[in-house]
Amino acid sequence: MEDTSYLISDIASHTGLSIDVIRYYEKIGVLPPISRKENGHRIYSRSDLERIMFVTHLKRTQMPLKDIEQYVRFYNEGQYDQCYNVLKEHKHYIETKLAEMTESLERMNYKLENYQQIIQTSMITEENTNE
Amino acid sequence: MEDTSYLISDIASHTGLSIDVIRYYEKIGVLPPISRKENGHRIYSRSDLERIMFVTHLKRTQMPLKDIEQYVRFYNEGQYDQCYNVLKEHKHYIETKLAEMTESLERMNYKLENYQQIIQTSMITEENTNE
DNA sequence: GCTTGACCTGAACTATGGATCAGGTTGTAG
DNA sequence: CTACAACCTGATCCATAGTTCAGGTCAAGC
Repeated sequence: MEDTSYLISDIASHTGLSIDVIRYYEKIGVLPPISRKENGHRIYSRSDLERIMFVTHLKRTQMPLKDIEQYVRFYNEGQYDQCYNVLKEHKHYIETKLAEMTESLERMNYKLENYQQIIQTSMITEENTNE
Repeated sequence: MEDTSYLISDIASHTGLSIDVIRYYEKIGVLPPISRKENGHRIYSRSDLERIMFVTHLKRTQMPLKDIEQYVRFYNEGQYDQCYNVLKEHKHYIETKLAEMTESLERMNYKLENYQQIIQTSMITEENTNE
């Protein structure tokens, strides 16, 4: 095992989260409790970093902080079957969103074509008006 | 042209928005201003309904109310080239999200497999413990 | 003629997800 | 030895997106 360790600033630069947000997330239980150095500074292990990377991934895919907190709690308690359930539900959410987004993209393309026509037409009209 | 008309409650049931939200959206400019009956009640046309359906679609795909408001304003002012720009930017947003979601789905599947293994293993361990 | 239900307005309240600030402690560098 | 950076806690503040409430109008049915 490597005993690589990280400061909160390292975690910030790895995840793109601000230092304030990292502390906030730990406070509300979205990140696991982190051990401290003698002076009280947080000291992160490699596995802490990996957990945090996964959490930021969950957040990017719109999982509410409440649900993430639940997931992290289950994990801390070793209730992996519950972790499984939470992720499975989130998977369904993502699938639904994915379908919605795909449909939306089509609509957007259709609308954009419409606007292109409208814009073209109105340009011709302006030309005529100027004659 | 059909002169079908709708009450706010009809709009609510067609869109899934609450009546309060519909009024709120109109107030902040996310929906166009709607004409009234003599008694002050909103009276929606077919084209109002269609615009509102499109707006709810934009909202479902995470467009911020501010941006929707901008889009609706441009449309009201007949600035269709600006409408085009707003939608095009949103299209890029959707494409990005789509890619993110797709990747996320893969990760989720991977994690779920992991958990399945962990759960299986721990069940066997429990069995052994009970011997 | 009065009650009931759908609508109206404006204002206050709520929840979520942070950001920012005040005030304090280390620890290394000049 | 002092100043500067990086961290700490707790508290307050902010934006977004609504929800709820108080008080009022109007039309239809009993």
